[in-house]
Amino acid sequence: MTDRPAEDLDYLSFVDYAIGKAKAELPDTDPVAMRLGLTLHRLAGALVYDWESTVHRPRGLSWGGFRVLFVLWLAGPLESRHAARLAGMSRAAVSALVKTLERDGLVTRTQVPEDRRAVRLALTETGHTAVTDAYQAHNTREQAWASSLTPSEQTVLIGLLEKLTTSPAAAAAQRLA
Amino acid sequence: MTDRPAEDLDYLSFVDYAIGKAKAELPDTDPVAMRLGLTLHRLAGALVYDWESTVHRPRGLSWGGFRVLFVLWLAGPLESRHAARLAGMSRAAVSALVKTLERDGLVTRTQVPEDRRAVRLALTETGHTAVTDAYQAHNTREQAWASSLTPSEQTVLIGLLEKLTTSPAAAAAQRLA
DNA sequence: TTCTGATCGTCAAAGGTTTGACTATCTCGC
DNA sequence: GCGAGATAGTCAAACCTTTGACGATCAGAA
Repeated sequence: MTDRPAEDLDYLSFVDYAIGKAKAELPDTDPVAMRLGLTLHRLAGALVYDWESTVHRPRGLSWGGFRVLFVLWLAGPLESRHAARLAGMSRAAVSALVKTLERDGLVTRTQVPEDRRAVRLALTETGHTAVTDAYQAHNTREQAWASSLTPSEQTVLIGLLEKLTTSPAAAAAQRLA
Repeated sequence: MTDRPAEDLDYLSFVDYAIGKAKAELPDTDPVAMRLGLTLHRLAGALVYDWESTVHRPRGLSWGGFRVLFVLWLAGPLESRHAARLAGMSRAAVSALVKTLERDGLVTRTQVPEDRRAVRLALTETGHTAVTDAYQAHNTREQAWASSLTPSEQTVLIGLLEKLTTSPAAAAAQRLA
């Protein structure tokens, strides 16, 4: 074998090449787990890149900013810490993002009477319009991706992803706990 | 219905709640595509967070730094632009990360004789040791996640992810093209 | 009541990533 | 040859995110 096709690899064919090479270097490597990790990570990266570049940036929203608007839209007015938990980011990140969102008139911050440490975040009318418009386009992109699978394939895929999400490994990875 | 359980949601139950709410607000929403997008994104985030916090940060590597070492390990010495393409990041990101990796003695940069614009990146002995050690632990975590699924479930999941990865939607999202 | 420990939001610091600009270099058609 | 356009790597700017620290506030036990 020629042993030097490495230069011509693209991101796709790299997965196959990498698995073979890793197995040779580290015989204990689990190739199936490796393929699962690589493929899942690569696909998610492509999804976020697609969403952000085609939907959110053109509307003046960062990916993080959209996520905050999204949880406020669907889970009603929320205290900052709850928004952070639902959006999967740190409290500090929410604090920073809301500064911009408030300046742009998309979100309001009001004190919570029962707890003077807490701040209640809510969408403004403008914010509501912005997030519904953005999510409509976002969901259109999600449909474009999902349409590559048959309905039953979609069901199976969701089931397997949710099984991983609720697995012991996921529980051990207490994200931003 | 009480209509106000939103405060008590966690990142998991939020998906169900969000889909119901979105369908009510935007009837055109495709709930299956929405669930697929949310679940996939959430799972990938948990995976990366797990890898980075348990494997790479403790070894003094950033997630980006590991990805560069990883492609250099498996695809041999590479010119910078090839490393960027395989690692799924911009040339500028590779340039910045290599600055640190070179300082730490993990990577060398040498001029390419045939093209004086290009730089060839290669692992040092120390870098090789570092990446094999890190990937061994990384793959152990991948196995922990994958072990929640049966072998046939793993095969099905990989097949569906690869089908999405090679779909027309993926081709349209020319990541960092 | 008061004190101790926990929690809330924010800030500063550090680091990572992208885009766009820039210089140096290469390639290809004339 | 040579000149126009493409390409490689780097830099600066902007932005996002995390961690750790902080002051303010709350909750519960003594």
